[in-house]
Amino acid sequence: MSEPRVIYWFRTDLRLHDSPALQAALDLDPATLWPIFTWDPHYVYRARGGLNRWQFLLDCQNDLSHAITRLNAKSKLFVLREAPQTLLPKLFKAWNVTHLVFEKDTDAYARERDEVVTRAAQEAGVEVIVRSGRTLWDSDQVVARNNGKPTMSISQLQAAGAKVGSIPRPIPAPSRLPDPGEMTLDFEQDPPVVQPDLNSDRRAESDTGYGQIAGPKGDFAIETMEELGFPSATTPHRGGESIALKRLGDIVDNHTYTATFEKPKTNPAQFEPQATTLLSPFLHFGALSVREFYWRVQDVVDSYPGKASSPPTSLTGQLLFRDMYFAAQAALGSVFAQTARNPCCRFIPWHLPSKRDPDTGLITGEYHVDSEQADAWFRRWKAGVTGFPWIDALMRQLRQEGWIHHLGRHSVACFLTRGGCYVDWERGCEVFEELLLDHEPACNAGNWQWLSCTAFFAQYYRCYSPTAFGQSWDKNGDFVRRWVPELKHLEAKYIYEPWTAPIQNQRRAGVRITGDGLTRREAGTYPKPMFDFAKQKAVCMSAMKKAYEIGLHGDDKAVLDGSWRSLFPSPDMADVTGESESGAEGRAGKNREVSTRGKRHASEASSQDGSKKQMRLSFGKQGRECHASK
DNA sequence: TTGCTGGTTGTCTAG
DNA sequence: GCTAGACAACCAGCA
Repeated sequence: MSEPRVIYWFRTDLRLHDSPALQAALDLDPATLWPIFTWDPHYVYRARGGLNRWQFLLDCQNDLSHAITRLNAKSKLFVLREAPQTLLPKLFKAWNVTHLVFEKDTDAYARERDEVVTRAAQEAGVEVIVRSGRTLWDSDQVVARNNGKPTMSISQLQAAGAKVGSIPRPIPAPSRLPDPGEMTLDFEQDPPVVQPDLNSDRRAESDTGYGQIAGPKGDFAIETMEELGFPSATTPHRGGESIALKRLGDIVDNHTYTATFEKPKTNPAQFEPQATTLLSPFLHFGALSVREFYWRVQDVVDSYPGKASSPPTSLTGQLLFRDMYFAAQAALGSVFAQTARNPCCRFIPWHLPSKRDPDTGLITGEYHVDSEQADAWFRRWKAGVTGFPWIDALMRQLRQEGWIHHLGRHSVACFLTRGGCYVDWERGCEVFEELLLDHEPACNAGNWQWLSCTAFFAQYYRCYSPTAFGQSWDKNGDFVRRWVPELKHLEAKYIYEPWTAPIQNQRRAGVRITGDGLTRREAGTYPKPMFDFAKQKAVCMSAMKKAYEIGLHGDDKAVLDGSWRSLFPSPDMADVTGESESGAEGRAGKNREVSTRGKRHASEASSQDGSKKQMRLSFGKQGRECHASK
C-alpha cells in the first residue's frame, strides 16, 4: 500500500489538544496530511447564526490555523468553500487521498452529511476513520446502554455512561504535523444552494464566500466577516483554543471555586466578570475538549481537602447535562428539536406554532400567527422591550454579547412559554439558535423543552417571576441599569417594576414609562409591561394543567393530524401540525377562556375514563421511547 | 398496585 | 435578613 495521504477534516473540533481523531490520523504515520475545513452551505444558509457566533467561529479557526503553522510552517487550516458532500469526492481523486479522518458528530444534519461523505469515500477506495471526542462518552454507546432509549434524566445518563466505561483521559496535543501535499483544484466548483437563506437579514453586503473554492486570493485562507457580507460582531467574547486553555487554567488554579462550584448558587445578575466559566462557546466549537475540561476539574475535586460539590450541581455535573442532551438527540434524531413527531415531548397547544414541511414532517422555521397579541409579545420579548426590566436586560445582553447566565436563560424561557406569553418553545429555541455563542442544537432544544415543561422537567407550577427572581440576586438592580440604561437613575425600589414608580419619581430619574416598545419609541421612555404577570401566569398554569391532563405527546396521531383540537376546550387555539391554515387568524384574548373551560373539559374527561393515565391517548407504538407504556 | 422519595436552579408570607 | 412551610401538585424510580 502507498504511504498514507490523509485529509484531516476539522468540523466541531477546532483544537489540537485532546483530539482522539487527530491522534488517529497521526497514528497512521502519514507522509501527507491536509488539515481542512469545509465551508458548508448548510450552516451558512440553513442554520441561524448571529454575527457574534460567526465571529467566534472565525476566531477559533484562526487560532487553530496559527497553532498548526507553529507545528509545521508549511501547513495551516485550509478552508475550502463548497459543500463537503460534493467537494470531498473530488478531493479524494484530485489529491490521491488514502484516508479521511474526522471526529464523530451526532447532530441530525451532520449524521446525514457524514453518511453521504463516507459512502463516497468507500466508493473512491478511501478509508474513513472516525473517533468520538465531542462528548464525555460516545453518545451512540450511551443510547445503546440505555436500552436504545434517549437519556431523559441525569440518573439515566450516569447509569448508561458507567456501563459504557470510564471517561477517557485527555491526550496531549501533537508535537509535529506532516506536510500538506499538493492542493490542485482541477475541477469545477459545485455552487451552493443559496435559498432559503435564514441569515440574509443579517448580511449588510452580499455574500461572496463561495466566489472561489480556495477563497478570494486562492490561498485557502479563513473567511472574513467582510467576505461573508456581515458587519462587525458586537460581542466582547473571543474564540480560540489558546484563550480556552488559558481560561480553563485560570479556573482550575482557583481550587475552591472549581471544587465547590454549585450552579444554582451562581448569580445570574453578576457581570464583569460573570459568575460562571463562560467556557461553553469553546466546547461548542471544539476549541476546548470536554474531556480535558472534565478531568482538569475532577483532578482538583479529588485532591480538594474540604467538602467538594458533586453532580448535578457541580462543574462536572454541567458537562453531564450536556452529554444527556447529546445522547437524547442521538437517539431521536431531527425530531428531538421539535414537538411534532417527538415521542418524548409533550404537546401543549402553544401560540405561534411552527409550520411543518409536509414531506419531511420537520419544522420549517416559519410559524403560524394564531394570535396577533402573542406575536406582539414574542416580538417584544425578542427585542428586549417587554416592559419587564429583568427580562429586557437579559435579552439585550444576549443580543449584544451572545451569552447570558444559565438562570437568566431560565427566566426568559419560562417567561416566553409556560410562565407568561404561552408561546411555542420552538420560537424561543430559534432566537437562541441565532443569538447564542454557545448554541448547541441538542442542549438548546433540550433546555427549551426543560423550561417549557414539555420534556425532562414537569413541575410547571414552579414559575420564575420576571420581577422577584432578578431582585433576589441583585437588589439594587445593577444588572438592569447596565443593560436597560433608560432606567439607570430609577430608585432601586422601582427598578424591577418601573410602572409602579410615581410620575414625579420617573421625572427625577429622567424616564417616562409609556408605550409598547415597538411603535414610535421616544427617547427617554421605557415601555409599559406588556401584561399583568400575575394574571398571565394563572392563565398559563391553568392551560398547562389542562394539557398535562390530556397528555398528548409529539408523535400522537391526534397531534399530527390536528384532531387534538377536539380534545382541547378551545380547538382553534394553536396548531402544531402546521399543515392547516385554518384558525390562523385573530384569536387574541382567548387564553382566559381556555383556562376556565379547560377545567370543565378536564373533569368531564376524567369522569369518562376513570384515571389520568387512561386519558392519555395512544395511537400506534412506533418510535415510542418515552411514553409508550402509559 | 400503591405509596413514598427525589428531582441542578420558584414565590410568597409568617415568624 | 433569614428560614420554614404553604402554595398546588408534575414525573420517574423504587420498594
